[in-house]
Amino acid sequence: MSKRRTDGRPTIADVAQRAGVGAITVSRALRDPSLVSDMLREKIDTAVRELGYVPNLAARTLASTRSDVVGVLVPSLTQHIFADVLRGIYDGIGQTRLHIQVGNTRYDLDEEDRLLAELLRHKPAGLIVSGIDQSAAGRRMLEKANCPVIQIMDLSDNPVNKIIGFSHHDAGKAMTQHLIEAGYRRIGFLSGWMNSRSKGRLSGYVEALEEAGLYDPQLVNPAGDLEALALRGSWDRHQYSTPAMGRQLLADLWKAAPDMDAVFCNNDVLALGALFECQARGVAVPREFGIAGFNDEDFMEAASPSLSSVRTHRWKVGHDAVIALRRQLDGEPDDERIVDVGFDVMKRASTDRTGKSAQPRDAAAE
Amino acid sequence: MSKRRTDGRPTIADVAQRAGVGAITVSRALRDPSLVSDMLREKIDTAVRELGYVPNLAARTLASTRSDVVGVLVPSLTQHIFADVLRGIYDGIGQTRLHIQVGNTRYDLDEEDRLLAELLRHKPAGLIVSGIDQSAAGRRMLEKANCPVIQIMDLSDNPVNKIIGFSHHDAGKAMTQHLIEAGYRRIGFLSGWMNSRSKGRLSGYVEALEEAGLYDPQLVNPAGDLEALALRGSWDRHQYSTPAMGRQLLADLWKAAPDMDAVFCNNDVLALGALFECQARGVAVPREFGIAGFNDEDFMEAASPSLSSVRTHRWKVGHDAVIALRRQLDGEPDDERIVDVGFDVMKRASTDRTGKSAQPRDAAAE
DNA sequence: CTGTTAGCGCTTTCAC
DNA sequence: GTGAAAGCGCTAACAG
Repeated sequence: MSKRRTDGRPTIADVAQRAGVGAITVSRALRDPSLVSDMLREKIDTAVRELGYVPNLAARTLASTRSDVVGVLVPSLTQHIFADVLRGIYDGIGQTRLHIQVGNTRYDLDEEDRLLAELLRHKPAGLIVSGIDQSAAGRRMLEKANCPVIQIMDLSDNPVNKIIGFSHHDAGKAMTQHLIEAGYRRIGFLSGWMNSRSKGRLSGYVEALEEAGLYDPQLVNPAGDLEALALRGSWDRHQYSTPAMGRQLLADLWKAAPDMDAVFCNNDVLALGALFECQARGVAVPREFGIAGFNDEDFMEAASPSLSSVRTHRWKVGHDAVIALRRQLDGEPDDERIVDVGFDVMKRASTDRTGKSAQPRDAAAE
Repeated sequence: MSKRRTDGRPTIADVAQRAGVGAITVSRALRDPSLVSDMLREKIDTAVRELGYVPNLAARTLASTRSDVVGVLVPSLTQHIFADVLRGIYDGIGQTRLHIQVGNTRYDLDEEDRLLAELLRHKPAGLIVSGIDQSAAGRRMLEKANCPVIQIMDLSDNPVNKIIGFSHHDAGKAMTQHLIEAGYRRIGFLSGWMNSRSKGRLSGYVEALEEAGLYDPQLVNPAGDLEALALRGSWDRHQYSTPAMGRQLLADLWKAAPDMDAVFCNNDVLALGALFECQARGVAVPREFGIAGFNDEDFMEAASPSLSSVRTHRWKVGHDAVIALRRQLDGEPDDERIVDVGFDVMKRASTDRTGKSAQPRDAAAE
């Protein structure tokens, strides 16, 4: 009468016994069939099937001092942009032995550190984290993580290890330049919550306007009193990106600068809200007012008028991050520490003043 | 000269030695401080901090034959609806010792079975799965999982263990009845990819129209040749829910039934596309044409005109699922096997024919 | 409240 | 190719 603490499920020893081989042979057959002779491999496969054997991952991790967990830290789960990144990551993992463990930092550095520490307990095979604005402690944890670390969705001269993303500054500047070329002169910047990447976009916007001699701080709202806004409506801290918010922010911006003739919105959802606000007021887009967003989500092209935006390659970033991780785990060299996946300025009807895609409406408003 | 295989990081034994106590005392102090005297606890805490000790989760899992992993299976990561569910789940997990491991089934039963088997290797503490349409093998795995299993986002008389959701049939019926009451008579059903929950909505739609003597199969498109549609555009199998698709499907539906005067869309994104199509054609919403969606995402209320929809409680479903799981893990009894969180029909301008929210436009079209 | 002992199931090491 | 033995780091059991 033993005092085993097992839960009764078959172990590798059971399989070994049934197949008439040693446990280690089963272990090898499972990890790399080519290490075992055909005959034994067949016997083992049969035994596994008959017993319904399922390897215990905890035991494997413990014995091999390395797990199959890839930790992923994103600042938001509901924003489409990170959902796309995650999809790319899961697609990149595919049928490998790796698993994803996602942490949602909610744009909170303390939470990020907590999640990072939590992840480290798993002795992860790799880490994928969003952005470059970690806390000092977080940065230190990443550097001592003892596994490949990929930063994503931004660029930096000094990545922990490898970074895959694009320049938000350049992207913001490019779209602003497009608006200027389209003939708009009083171009606003509409944004709710600002994170470090938003700030990059804003700096690009400012630079483009300054170079054209058109910059006016009145046209920028990100300093707007968001806490007050949140209190006013039913918005909570995590809902700074809704169309309703976009409508509200555009209205506020117009109050401060009634002659504003276009907005560059920090994201597409806000841009959609801006469009709705224009429609509700009867302001003609793009003739009277230009609208541009950021990220190029699905609805931008389908909107009426179609909305200009900056297409970012989220899926690719997630996917490439995993591919790079797998390469490093396989011991292949990887000298590209900084990978710029770029972006595309999608010029659509909402910023096309020539009117070739003007809407059939009378716009007797204003 | 030992032949230890360790990676050099401190273990519980190191902490114990430094604190001058037994390893098991450290273990207890870490899991439940109240089990250890104040004096020892303090010594232990100090040692932990000085050594930078991080518990090895694999060892814990192996020794205790139960992990802290909660497996979550969702059919999509990009649809907002499941992103909301996930947010609820993560919020429900909070600061507990539990971890989430998400699997994306992509509405593929084989993939679901594969992911389930994969999850089971972790000896999960609990499982949360979407819907009730598992494969026979999947169902069996869930029943033998040896941990609490919560199904979500649907209802069933025969859940594996516990189910938290709402009736898609009832929701579809309720919205259709609203459209009928609003005065629409030729109400279409617009849908791309149909999953089992979509079918529930459709059956509610059919029932409502049959009861009113208004049902006409011509007005239903879900049988539409989606594969052909996908080929025609740049849509792939996972993009059956885009505004562009909504536009296309509405156009198709109108071709088959030119007198259609409203659509109930299988989801909000399609409804938004329908609105864009109407705007592009100059069809007045809601006067000439009514539009309703499903899920009530943020943009529905902000659209112009605001769009009617069925509000579903995704966050709550995810959150409650975790709470129920935690209860069961704590050994508390739970007799409610079936929890209906309900839904709300949000009646907005897009289905309000009385015109009090009519749009300022001339609609000289059609 | 604290410690000793003996596993948890798998993989590494080293020999055959 | 294959196997025996010795861990991996932690915790359930039982005593004290």
